[in-house]
Amino acid sequence: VVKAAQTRLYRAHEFAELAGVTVRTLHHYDRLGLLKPSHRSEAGYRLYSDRDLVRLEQIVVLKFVGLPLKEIRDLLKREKSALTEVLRRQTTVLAEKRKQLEDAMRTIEAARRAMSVSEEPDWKLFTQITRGIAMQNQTDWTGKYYSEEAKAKVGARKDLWSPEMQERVSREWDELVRDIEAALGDDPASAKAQALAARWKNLVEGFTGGDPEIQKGLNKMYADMPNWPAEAKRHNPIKPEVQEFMMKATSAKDR
Amino acid sequence: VVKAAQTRLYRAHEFAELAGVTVRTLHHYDRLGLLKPSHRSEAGYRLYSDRDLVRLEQIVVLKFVGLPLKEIRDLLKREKSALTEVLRRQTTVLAEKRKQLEDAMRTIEAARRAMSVSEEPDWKLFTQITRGIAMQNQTDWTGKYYSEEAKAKVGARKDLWSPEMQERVSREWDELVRDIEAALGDDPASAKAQALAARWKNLVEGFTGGDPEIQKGLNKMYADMPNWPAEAKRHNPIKPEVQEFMMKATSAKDR
DNA sequence: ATCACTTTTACGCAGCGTAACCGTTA
DNA sequence: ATAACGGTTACGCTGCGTAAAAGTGA
Repeated sequence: VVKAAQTRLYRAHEFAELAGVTVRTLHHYDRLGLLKPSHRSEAGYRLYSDRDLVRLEQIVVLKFVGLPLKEIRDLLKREKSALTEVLRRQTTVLAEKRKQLEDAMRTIEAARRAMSVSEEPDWKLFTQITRGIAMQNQTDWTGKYYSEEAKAKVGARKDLWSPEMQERVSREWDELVRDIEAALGDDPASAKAQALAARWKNLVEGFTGGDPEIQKGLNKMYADMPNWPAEAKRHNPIKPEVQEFMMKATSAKDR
Repeated sequence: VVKAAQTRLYRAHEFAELAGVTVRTLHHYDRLGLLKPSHRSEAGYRLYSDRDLVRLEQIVVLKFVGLPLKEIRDLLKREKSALTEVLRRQTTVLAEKRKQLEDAMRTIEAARRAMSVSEEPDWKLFTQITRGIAMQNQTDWTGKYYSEEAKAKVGARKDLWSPEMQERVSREWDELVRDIEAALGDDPASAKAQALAARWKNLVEGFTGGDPEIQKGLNKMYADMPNWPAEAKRHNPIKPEVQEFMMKATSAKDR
């Protein structure tokens, strides 16, 4: 049956097997106009040729690298290789997806480690980690506060931030805020307040990397706090009093 | 409006903002029975409480780590933490997805590098890479040829196989087969044939890792070639003559 | 007459986006 | 009375899986 004829025609089932797909898939591609059988029998049966097989293989590869069928169709229409360009774009798309996945994995990792140590009811701790995630998605709405230059820099730094770090930093902020709240009655110029201010400065620089462009954006952002999205407000643990106290402490040092 | 009351009720829009989701999402979760608003207004408006917010946040986190909504619902029903267990499973699920992604990325990489060097019409080369992918998916149907032990070993070795390696090995096989076909008329005992046999042995061992269990499975597989799936046959570049010639060459050496 | 294969039609799944149409009014 | 939200269908999208009903015959 497997003759080396040039123009052999295959029926759906056989053809599907050849390419390692299902008959249903062939139907689907037919309706999408992605791969139409080059012939039909009198009874209406789909008949595929070797040329069709070549095309189907191309489709399969492109699908494997994650391209949507519509795009594959368009790509195969424009004979000339837009291929190279599409492949490059696809690489970045895949990279983004991978980052998403890795963030999710590290989130789980952090949660599991936290849960194995603590005796918290699992949930509280796990939910706490939400915050880290929320801060991570901040890149959207915070955009308007940063200059183009600062945005690029923030983006670059973001890649260095593993969820573990985020979690640690988040915890340090929590602790610091608690300590500050306990010291709100103290003299902003006191040694204790100055120590707190130093920790504060430290954490801020952990984010800005000491870059003044980023710092400017951050200032603008906090000045506009009333207009933050509700979610961000809820997750921001820093109350106005705390912020004010830190400002006083900082200026007290400058005297 | 933002009073610090204990039992504040939120309407859909506001509540959605609080949690960073859309109103439509709330509707969706309601219909799924995933998150039902704890109250309704006279007019039928959904009214959410702070307790609902806690639950919604849990949902959001679990969704972030890739759990399907149905599973989240079940998980939240069984109060007691099946959480730990689910998280562990999810880790492996995510790892698999990541592997998929990376395979796709490396496939693209290989294709792009190949295309930048060669002057082939892009497509041919790219399609060629299909083969590597096909071989990669071989784990399914080849299963029946291997013993349980061998399967485990093959699985372990598979993780070490990057698409780059696959591509290289695939190319070496191609070259070897071409060389053998050109030498089919020679004496299997000749030095040339023996050199070819050595290259053959080398490549086979590259796959088996020298493990006799794997080798046995491989033998069984090739003995049953007539029953391979059509796709595998098409992608297997080794014609019977070639195989036979190699067998002769190998036994000639043993004399 | 049977078996194996083919066809078309159409609902299902995941997770919402996006109208469309209509009632409420924090 | 209008603007601005809220409600409830319900179709769209991705990529097929999975019957269902009915015709073919490589």
